[in-house]
Amino acid sequence: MTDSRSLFGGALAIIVDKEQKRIDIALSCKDLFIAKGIKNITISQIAQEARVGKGTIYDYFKNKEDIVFEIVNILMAQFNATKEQRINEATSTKAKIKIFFDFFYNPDKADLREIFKEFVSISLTQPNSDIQEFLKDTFERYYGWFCAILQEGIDKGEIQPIAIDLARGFFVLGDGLFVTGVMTGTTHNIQEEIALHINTLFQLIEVKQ
Amino acid sequence: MTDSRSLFGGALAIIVDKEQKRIDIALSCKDLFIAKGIKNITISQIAQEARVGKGTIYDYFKNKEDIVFEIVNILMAQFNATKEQRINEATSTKAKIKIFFDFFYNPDKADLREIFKEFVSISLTQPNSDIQEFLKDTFERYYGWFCAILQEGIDKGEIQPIAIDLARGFFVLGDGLFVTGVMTGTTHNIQEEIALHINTLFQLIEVKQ
DNA sequence: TAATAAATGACTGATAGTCGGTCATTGTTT
DNA sequence: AAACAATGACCGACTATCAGTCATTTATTA
Repeated sequence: MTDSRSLFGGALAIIVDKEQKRIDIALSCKDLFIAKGIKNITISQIAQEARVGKGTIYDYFKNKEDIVFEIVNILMAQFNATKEQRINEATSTKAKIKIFFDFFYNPDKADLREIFKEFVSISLTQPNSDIQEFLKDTFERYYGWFCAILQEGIDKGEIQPIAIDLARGFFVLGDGLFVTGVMTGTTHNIQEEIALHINTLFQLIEVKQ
Repeated sequence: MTDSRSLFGGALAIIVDKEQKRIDIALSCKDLFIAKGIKNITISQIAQEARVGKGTIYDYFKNKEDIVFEIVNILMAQFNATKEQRINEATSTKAKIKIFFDFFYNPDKADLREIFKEFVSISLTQPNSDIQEFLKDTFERYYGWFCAILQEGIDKGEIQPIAIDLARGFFVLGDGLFVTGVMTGTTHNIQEEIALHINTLFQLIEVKQ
C-alpha cells in the first residue's frame, strides 16, 4: 500500500497512494455489495472485509454511497476499455448498435449491472455534485458515441437520415428496459427485447436497395 | 376516524377504518416527503406531521418505505381515474399516445413524479412482494392499454401493423427519459423529447395516403 | 528523537422499531 | 343507570443499532 512518495520537499513519513487504496478498499468489498445490497451492509462489515479499521474507511470515502460510486467508476472504466474495441469489430450499423446496448444483457456484466442498480437508486434520491458530473459526462459521451454510430450508418448509406431524430429515444431504450425489468422482475429476456426492437426499427429506417 | 363496526359477534371497542386512516396519515405527510425526500425525514417528524404518536405509525405502516408506497398508490389511483377520459378525448392515435405519456411531463403531476422517483429508488433495491405485485399489475395494465391504442390505430388504418412490434421499446420510452432525466438533471424538456420521438416514429409508421 | 502521515476503535448522537401500559368506547350485568 | 368487562386504538419511553468522529496509537523517515 505504501508505494508512491511525495515529490515536493522531503517526505517525512509513510505516504500511501490514496487513489490506489481507495480502489483497493472499494474492490475488496465489491462482492459484499453485490450479494447483500447497500442497505444490508454496515460500515463495520465493510471495514472488516477490507481489513482496515472503521475510521480508515472515512479517510477514503464520504459514506457508503461513495463506496458504491467508486465501485461503479472502477467497473465502468474496465467496461469502457473493451467496449470501443468490441464495437469496432462489428461491421454493420445494426450489429454495432446491438453491441452498444450489451451492457444491459451481457452475462459477463451481471456484477456491473447489480452495482449499477444500487447506483441508480442512489442517484435518483441522493445525488451529489460528483455523481451528477459523472452521470452527465457518461451520458454525453455515450450519447455522442451512439449518434456517431448512427451518422456513420447514414453516411455509408445503410440507414436513412431520419434515424438521427430517433437517437434520443432510441438511446434511452436500454435504460428504460433495465429499470422496468428490475422493477417488475423481468430481466431475463432483455437481450431479445432489445434485438426485437432494433430489428423492427431497422425495417423502417434501413435504406432499401 | 371511528366509523365502521365489526359485523361478526359483539364489537366491544372503537373500530377505526384502518384503510382510511392509512390514507389519512399518508396524505398528511405527502408534502413532507416531496419537500425533503425519504432519507431526510424521521419517523418522529412524520408522526408529528400526522398528529399521531410514533407507535401509531407502526400500527399502519411497516416502515418509511411503506408510507411512500401508500402515497404512490393513492396518487396513482387519482391519476388513473382521469387518464382514461383524457385519452378518449383525443381523436388521432398520435394524440392518444402523446397523452399516454403525459405522466412524464404534465406540470400538474410534478408531485406524483417526485414521489414516484423515491418509489423507483426503493423498488430497485428493496422491493417487497406488495411492491412487486403493484409494479407488475401497473405495468401489465398500462402496457396492455398502450398496445390496444396501437392496435386501434392499425385497425383504423392510421398506422402500419409493424407498430405492434415496436410497442415494448416504445412503451419504455417514458421510463427511460424519466430516469436519465432525473439522473442527469435534464428533466426540463421531456415533453419536447417525447413529442419529437413520437413525431419521428410516426413519419415511419404512418400509413401513407 | 522529532516530525509527520496513517490507522484505529472506543465513543457519541441519532434514529428505527418495540413493547408494556393507558385510554376510550361499547356491550353486559345487576 | 351504574358498575364492570372486554377490546381496539393509541402512545412514547426504551432498546438496539449504526453512521460518523476524534483522541490516541503506530509506523516511517530523517
